Amino acid sequence: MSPSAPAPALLVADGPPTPGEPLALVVLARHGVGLASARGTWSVAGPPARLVADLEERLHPRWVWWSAAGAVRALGGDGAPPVHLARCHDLAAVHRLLHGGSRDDPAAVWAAAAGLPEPAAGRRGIEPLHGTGLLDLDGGSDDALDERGQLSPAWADGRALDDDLPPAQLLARAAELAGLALRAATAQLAAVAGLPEHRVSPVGAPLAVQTAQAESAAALLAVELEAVGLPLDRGTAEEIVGAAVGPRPRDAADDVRLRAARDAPVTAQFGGSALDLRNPAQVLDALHGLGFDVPDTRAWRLERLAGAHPAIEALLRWRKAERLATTYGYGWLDRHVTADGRLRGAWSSADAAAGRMTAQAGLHNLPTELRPAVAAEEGHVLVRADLGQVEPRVLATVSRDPGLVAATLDDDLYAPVAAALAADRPTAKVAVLAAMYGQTSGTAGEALRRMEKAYPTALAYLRAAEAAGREGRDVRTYGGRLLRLADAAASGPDAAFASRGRFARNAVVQGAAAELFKAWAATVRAGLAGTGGRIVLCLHDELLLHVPRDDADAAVALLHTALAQTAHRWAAGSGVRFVAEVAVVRRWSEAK
DNA sequence: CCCATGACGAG
DNA sequence: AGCTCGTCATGGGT
Repeated sequence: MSPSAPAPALLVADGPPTPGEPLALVVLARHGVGLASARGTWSVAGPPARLVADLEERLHPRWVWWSAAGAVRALGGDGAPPVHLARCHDLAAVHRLLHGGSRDDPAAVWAAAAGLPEPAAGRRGIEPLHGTGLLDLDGGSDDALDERGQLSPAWADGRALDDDLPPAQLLARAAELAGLALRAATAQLAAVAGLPEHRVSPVGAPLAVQTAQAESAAALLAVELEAVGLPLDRGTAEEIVGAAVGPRPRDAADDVRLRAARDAPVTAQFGGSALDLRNPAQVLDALHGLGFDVPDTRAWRLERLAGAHPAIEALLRWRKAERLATTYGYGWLDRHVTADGRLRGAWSSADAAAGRMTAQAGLHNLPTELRPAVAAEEGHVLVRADLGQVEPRVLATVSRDPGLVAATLDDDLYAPVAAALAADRPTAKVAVLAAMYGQTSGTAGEALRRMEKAYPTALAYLRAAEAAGREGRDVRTYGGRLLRLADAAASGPDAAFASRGRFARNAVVQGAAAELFKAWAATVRAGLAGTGGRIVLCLHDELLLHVPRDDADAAVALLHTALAQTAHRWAAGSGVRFVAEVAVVRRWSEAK
């Protein structure tokens, strides 16, 4: 624990390490780190952030950790790693890739890697049939693995590394846990490398191994995104909110008063009776009372009735303002924007459905009206990059449909598609989206039949996914992510089968697009290392960078070259072209 | 207090 | 219109 603790000389004693060699890391917030490589396990006492920074510089390892969030949090500081950590293997992220579902805690990860049955979920739970509850409760369990080979609960949830234990014991346990992490990573890598290869002409590692690395990088990026935050000009944001919903309420009573004042003119339009606009059932009744025979009160339905009665328009305007008053109002600013002008929320690197990134605090669904408030800080610019028509291009890659591949050579993919379908561009776009989303109603029927003729391979790929969904067979995305369709398929009405079919049809495209996007983001992140530039937002097909003004041109170039490199590996041999639109702006709203 | 539902913002 | 996510408000259960 002393600052003069020995540097981890053992690691280099056997000769120079290979850069990128796996090095498992378990962080003890106050005492040091546990490490494991192919050469053995160690523990090193000292400030963990400094030790990790030193090891990164000297060994350039591929860090193996149970989760980026856990490891980085334990390093302390402001939530960001102490230095740029270039490579990692995130056991939780790779576990989700291999096995799907939402479980990614160390107990589940270890069990899957060791080929054991999934352990009980028991969050903080005491397993009555196993061990002695008292010992488990205070973290005193000596053995990391129980008699069945499962990770002991106290080791899985961190109690075994509780700060109150003697430092020597903690360091020994950290090393042991690092050893288990390394074993789990080795097993995961073997499983990933063993997945069926889809790709025609490999560049670099097998595709699924690349996916595992990109997913790991994305998990670390998710931690960094939360630490960095999105630059948000609070003054502008308050102006926008104020213009929509009025001044900031002084207290709770004032809030109630302002609320009533917003509601009154709208309820008056409905005849002045007592009507709670926030209660959809009451609004529905009121609409029926006015003679509108609608099944619900959704905006897209009411918009068609606008003009028939002034109350409709008033209600829609009220709803829009109310969204800003509640979800994106003063309370939201107070909760999520800090004094340094950054909007922060927790990030997940992969949702449970198809593996897209998600974010809390409204980061993924900021209303367009608020985007002028997302602004570069002094001396900086925002660089916004958008993948163009990424889903159909991804469909071309994963299906290898020759016609669709050829269409990706055009900047506007829908132009050649329209020609192939002998239709106009809007019709072509609807047809492509309808095919990918599994549209069942509407007017895309004729266009879909022509799609079938023009792009039979792509349509067959989608149909196969839909069939798997309906029949409850698991499928994997192009990059190797397991889409679990078997669990939910036990029973249900016909509508449920159709719904699962549409989900699967879409997930093979959406999921593969997420994999490409994360590989791109990881390459961009690597390219920004050592500069003042940071990724500050990931939005499914869009990257937002915050960079010093003088680095703007380099950032633009980086975004393009990173996409070219990523596509060269990810879509190797396919002939598919990916395009990105890149703009340097001061405010997010200025792009596009 | 947890959970389902409706509604809506984004991609 | 088909897909996904997160968030808020309401109302029904425990």
